Amino acid sequence: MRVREARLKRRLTLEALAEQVGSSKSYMWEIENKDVARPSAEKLHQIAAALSTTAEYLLAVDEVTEAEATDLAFFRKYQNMKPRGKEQLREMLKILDNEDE
Amino acid sequence: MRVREARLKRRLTLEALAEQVGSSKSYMWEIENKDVARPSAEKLHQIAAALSTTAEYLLAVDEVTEAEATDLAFFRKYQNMKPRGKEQLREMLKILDNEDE
DNA sequence: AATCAAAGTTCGCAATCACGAACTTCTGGG
DNA sequence: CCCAGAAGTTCGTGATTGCGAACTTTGATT
Repeated sequence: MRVREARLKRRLTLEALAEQVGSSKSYMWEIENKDVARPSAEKLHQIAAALSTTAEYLLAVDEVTEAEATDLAFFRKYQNMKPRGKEQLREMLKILDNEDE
Repeated sequence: MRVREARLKRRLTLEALAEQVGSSKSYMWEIENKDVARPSAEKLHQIAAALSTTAEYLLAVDEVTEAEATDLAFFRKYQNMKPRGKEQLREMLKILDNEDE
């Protein structure tokens, strides 16, 4: 479980993570340190969202790279935005995309 | 939880699914029918694999909109951007996402 | 080096998971 | 119709989750 690594990279404390997830810091600690921890899909999904990654990446099931997980997390957030927000982002992409080379 | 729908589409019985997952058919039934069921991330991942889908999809409670094609097209463009452009877009999303509510 | 707060850790326990085995309902063939 | 097997459902249970609250460690400031 790659939770600790991902949390520290974001400079979050156990308590801050727990709060974002709506969980307890003691359980966050257990997930990071006890290898018997087997969190529910729901909980792991929330943790992944709080850390801007995916449950797949945190489980380290296959060779999901961190960059790929970040991209997927971004897309998931995008999908949950309101239509106007989405449109603004798409406009933003057009601009940024034409900038380079 | 969209397990039942996905299982029937694959013409699998509870028992066949359970065997592929390495679980019990009674628990598979509970996941499909009891709304209190909160399977572990590991288990849901195995179920998703057996049904050739993702844990994300099985968990999804939200409905699929017709804007999906647009969203996917946007994501493909995003994926083809350079790391710096991607990062700028992700920052943009954070700002836009926090605007509402 | 003493202090105090913030971060991390341990522990007890109610609630829930996940299973096996028994039970019920659905099928199709004769 | 009746039977047999397959599929689905219920139930009792040991094991595990996930929490609150107490406890320990870290580390910054004086």
